Amino acid sequence: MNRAVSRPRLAAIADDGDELNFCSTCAFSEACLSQGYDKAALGELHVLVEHIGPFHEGDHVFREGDPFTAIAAVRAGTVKTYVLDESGREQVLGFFLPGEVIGLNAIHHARYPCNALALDTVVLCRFSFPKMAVLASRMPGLQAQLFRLLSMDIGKAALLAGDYSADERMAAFLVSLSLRYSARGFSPTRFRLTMARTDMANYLRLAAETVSRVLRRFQDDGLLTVERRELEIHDLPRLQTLARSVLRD
Amino acid sequence: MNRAVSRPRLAAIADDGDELNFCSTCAFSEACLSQGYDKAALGELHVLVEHIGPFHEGDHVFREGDPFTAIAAVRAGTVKTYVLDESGREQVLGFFLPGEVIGLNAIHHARYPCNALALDTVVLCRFSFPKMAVLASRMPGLQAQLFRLLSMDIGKAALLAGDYSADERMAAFLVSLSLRYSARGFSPTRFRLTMARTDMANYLRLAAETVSRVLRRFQDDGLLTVERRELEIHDLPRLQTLARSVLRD
DNA sequence: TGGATTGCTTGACCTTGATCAATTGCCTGC
DNA sequence: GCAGGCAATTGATCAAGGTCAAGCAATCCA
Repeated sequence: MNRAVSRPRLAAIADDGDELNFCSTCAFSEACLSQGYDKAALGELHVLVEHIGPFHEGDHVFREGDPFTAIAAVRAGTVKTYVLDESGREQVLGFFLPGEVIGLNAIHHARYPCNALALDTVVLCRFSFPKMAVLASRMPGLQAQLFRLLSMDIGKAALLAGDYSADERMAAFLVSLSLRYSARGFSPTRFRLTMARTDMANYLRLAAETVSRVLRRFQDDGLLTVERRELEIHDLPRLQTLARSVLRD
Repeated sequence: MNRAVSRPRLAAIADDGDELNFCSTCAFSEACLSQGYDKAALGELHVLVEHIGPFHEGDHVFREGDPFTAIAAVRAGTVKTYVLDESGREQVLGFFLPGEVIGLNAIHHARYPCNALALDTVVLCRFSFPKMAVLASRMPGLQAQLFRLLSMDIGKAALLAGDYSADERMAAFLVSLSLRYSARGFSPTRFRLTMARTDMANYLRLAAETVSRVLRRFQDDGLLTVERRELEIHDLPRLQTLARSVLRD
């Protein structure tokens, strides 16, 4: 599964052996390119990029309280962010798929406010944030992209804050995954759920049992087929209808 | 109530008749000052500030879909942001008190993703965002402050996303108001609830009836006294204990 | 001044999803 | 192959909070 059905937009540049060896999935490279290809600036941006990993399933990318120095874009794999409440129960804050950026919420306190865990084999692009900020001063496109990225995340968090039903939450989660995979060139209807049921439950603020029941009902209704972690969506439009009030666009 | 018990940090500068006539409650002025007082830059920042209002109770500051041009800091009053779901029910996204900044979540789409309504008499400082971005390129302190502000808001939204009990939500809300008023020099234990019960309920994802019941129970337990919209907190520590798992710091 | 409106409170009942408990199925290592 | 362990499923029960309905209190305005 998760086979690319069409090329990610920038893959060609990296694959052609571009000497900058630019990370094809990074939002930042898109930002720069969309502003006109400034070779000097791209070169500088390249200097502050570090490809790190692979992390293996269960490895921590960072932990709550670690000093913040860099943001990172996921190149491959899935990263789960979470915090533990005082009684030790896990609260999942988000799942980050290839092309998505982790660590933006750490800028404020200069420390990571949550833990980040690799759910499978993960490769990252690490960007020194201080250096990036300096560079952003000279590259309006980069600065604007950073502002946009941050702004985008403000709304994202509010997504699952509403008081939605278990069905709506579940549908919204699946549609969101579908959209995100699709945007990166993967199949929108057939992908692997890289997280455990309990992770989905913690993220959606449901009990694991409820997740199980909702998925079963969706399957019985012909919306999808789910077998262990392999998911196939049969009726995306109906799923989107269910998710509409949560996703709002 | 809401009497200032100590001077906001920067009030002196404005009140002393500083020729810049700088908005004393704006986070940005703090940013600049904390970086060393660069008079030229402050002058430029001043140019792009516009004091607007007063808005009266029920006036809209902006509406969902309006083109985004500026962010704004609240100088006086309370602003409520909200969206309407397809069935016309209101979802309250946040309340903004003096010193807080509205519009940061509009950067991404270049349109306001929500409505903003004055709950009482509101005065704002408006900052042209494009001009501000240009200025930020030359003022590292301003750029950093913008990044911090945006980053801060990412976490804030996640606050009420957890699956907390009605008591925890209510306590967290009141403690948050207390902290925010206190940070601006108002009493932390005695203030006016500027929003209706239904607004609090919509914000906390509770029914208005539940808000009413919880407040009554808190009062019966000696935590606070609430009479119409006047609130007095009697046992802030115990309220903070209740709120601990929600606020986490 | 009095009636209407709006916002808030209180009580009775019901629904959703959590909890508890038992079972199944998959995967790993011996 | 079999034992052990973990994740997922399923069923039975329970409780938190929502919904509905009624009453009350303050404000508005003729």
